[in-house]
Amino acid sequence: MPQLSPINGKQSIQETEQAIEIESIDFFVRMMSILGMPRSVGEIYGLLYFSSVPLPMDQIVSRLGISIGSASQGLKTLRSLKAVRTSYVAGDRRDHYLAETEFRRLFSNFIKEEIMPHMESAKERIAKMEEALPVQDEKSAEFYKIRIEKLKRLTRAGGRLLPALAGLLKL
Amino acid sequence: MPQLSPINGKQSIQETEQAIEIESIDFFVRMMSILGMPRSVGEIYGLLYFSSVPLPMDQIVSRLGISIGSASQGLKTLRSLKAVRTSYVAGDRRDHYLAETEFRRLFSNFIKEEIMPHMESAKERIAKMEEALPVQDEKSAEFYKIRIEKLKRLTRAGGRLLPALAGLLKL
DNA sequence: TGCTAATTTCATTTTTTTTTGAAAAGTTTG
DNA sequence: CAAACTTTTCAAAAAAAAATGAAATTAGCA
Repeated sequence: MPQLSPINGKQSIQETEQAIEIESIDFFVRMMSILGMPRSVGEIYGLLYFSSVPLPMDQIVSRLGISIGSASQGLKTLRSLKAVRTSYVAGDRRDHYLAETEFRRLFSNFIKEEIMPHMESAKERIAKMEEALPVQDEKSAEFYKIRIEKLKRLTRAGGRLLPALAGLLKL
Repeated sequence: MPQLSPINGKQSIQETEQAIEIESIDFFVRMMSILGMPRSVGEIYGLLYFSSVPLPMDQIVSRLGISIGSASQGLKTLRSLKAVRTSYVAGDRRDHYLAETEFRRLFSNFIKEEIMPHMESAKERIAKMEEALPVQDEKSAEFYKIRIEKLKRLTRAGGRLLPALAGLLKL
């Protein structure tokens, strides 16, 4: 049985690149969705992650088949997380985007921007519980105190641990 | 100016309990939503967290004003995370629910059940990228290899770090 | 076993989130 | 400074997620 001729037996460079791109997009769409980010954000990052050149927004739009509005908003989100940055390309007035690939930095940013603010407001809510507490009587007061104390430990631990986590990430 | 009579000046026990309950529900609704859990799950856990007695589902339903269906599904989710457990109450055929209050245990379960499966499928997706890779030529191959290597380090670090994290939680 | 209460399931409705598309705003350059 | 290009914004549409409510199932009890 004749085998395929070498020229067909080999994948073309384009096919390889496309295959990796698809997997990358898939990969980051899922990763981002764990972190509660919309699909488009994952798609954009996934595309840029395996791009050796910075891409302008209209390329992102056409390659991913998403709207200009989505791309603009997705890039805004990614910029705010410092997950992409713009790079200047001579003789082109468009912004060109590049993925930040140091996950440690990404991670640390994510914790600082997205998680820590919640920890702060959690502390405020615990304080409100304590305000309500003092007038409470006898043994049920004891029960509440213990539960509140556990919450305080949780937020304290979270506040210390989460920022430290990025440092542990030896990638 | 006459001060309020002691009996009115003091908050009633009920008021205190209600105030704490409201804050608790608020607290856990937000916490759970960070973890991507629906509102109802946070509400139920928040209610149970400050309950000194195990509550049957119909009490949860009436206190939170949610539907029976929501409560059932929410409890199912919480059971699967081992965030609540049932306790037998003599002479009552209803299941009574109790919150697991050891956050370290909760956290470790969450990572095992909700996060680790994603890490596994991430590894599979990286493997697919590598399959696509070998036929790739020269310097762009090098670029891809480096990027893939970074992803591998990320998943490896995640796989080690996340389970270890619960152990770090000294609450 | 049959009756009843308790719970689960799931199709439908409601709510929330995300995407779209087009108008507005902003930029660059001839 | 105006024309062309790029990007942002935001109201409306679409899609996704969650809650409801009622029917189906399960489990306890007489």
